[in-house]
Amino acid sequence: MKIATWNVNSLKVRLPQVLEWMQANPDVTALCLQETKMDDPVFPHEEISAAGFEVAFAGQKTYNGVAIIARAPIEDVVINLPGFEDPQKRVITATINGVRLVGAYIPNGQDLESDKYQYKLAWLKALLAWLEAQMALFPELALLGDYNIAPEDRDVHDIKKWAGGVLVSPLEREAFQQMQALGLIDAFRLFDQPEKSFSWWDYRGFSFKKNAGLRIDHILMSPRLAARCSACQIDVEPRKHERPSDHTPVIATLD
DNA sequence: ATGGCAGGGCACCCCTGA
Repeated sequence: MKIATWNVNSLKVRLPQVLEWMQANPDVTALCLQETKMDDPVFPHEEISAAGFEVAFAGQKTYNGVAIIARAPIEDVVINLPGFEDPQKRVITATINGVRLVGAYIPNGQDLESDKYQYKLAWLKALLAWLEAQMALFPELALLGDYNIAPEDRDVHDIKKWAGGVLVSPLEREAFQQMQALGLIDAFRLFDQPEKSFSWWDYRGFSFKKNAGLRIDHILMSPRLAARCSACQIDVEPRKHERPSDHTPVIATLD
């Protein structure tokens, strides 16, 4: 089975591409989506069901919104981070084929002086507590999503351009390292990867063409799940599509 | 140094993203 994550930047616009991608990737058992930007009453669950998939979702108008599309039953769904009051819909946790999946859209933070950055740090702290609790219950767990963190300088096309801003700040990278300290493993770095591998490219300035991107979408795995992981790759194909999301999927293969 | 592009809201200009 494969598990994947994709920030679609509006499911309303990207639904046809998502369904097409699922058909083109029949081994993908579960796909975590971020930035659906759709409130629950207008979520296209009927179209997704009609295409033959299970779906779970938690959305809001205009911003954020997460979902899981799957080829197997989606069980024990939890929305958001229990104990962390948050009107923003950014997390959906569920069990699929016995694997606990945490799909997350970690806040962007805007800039280091912003209240949104403080929110990001508080949010990361709450996520860490949730991960620790879930890992104790589920030995096979993955955190998939748009982390809005480039964990290392090699995950940034031009570190000089991004230094001093969000996505690369020391406190955010520290939060990423704290996840690793819980035992979570970056599936992408388990394997040899091409240099300059990115999952996001700005719409502006021909960034994709120039491969001026960031690796901010990740799949972290518990040790037991990482032991089952035989591949992890970024699928750049959807980024070449007409009207693409600015993010592209990341896929992990589990034996 | 700044804005570039895209999506959504609710109305044409503003907010947010990364």
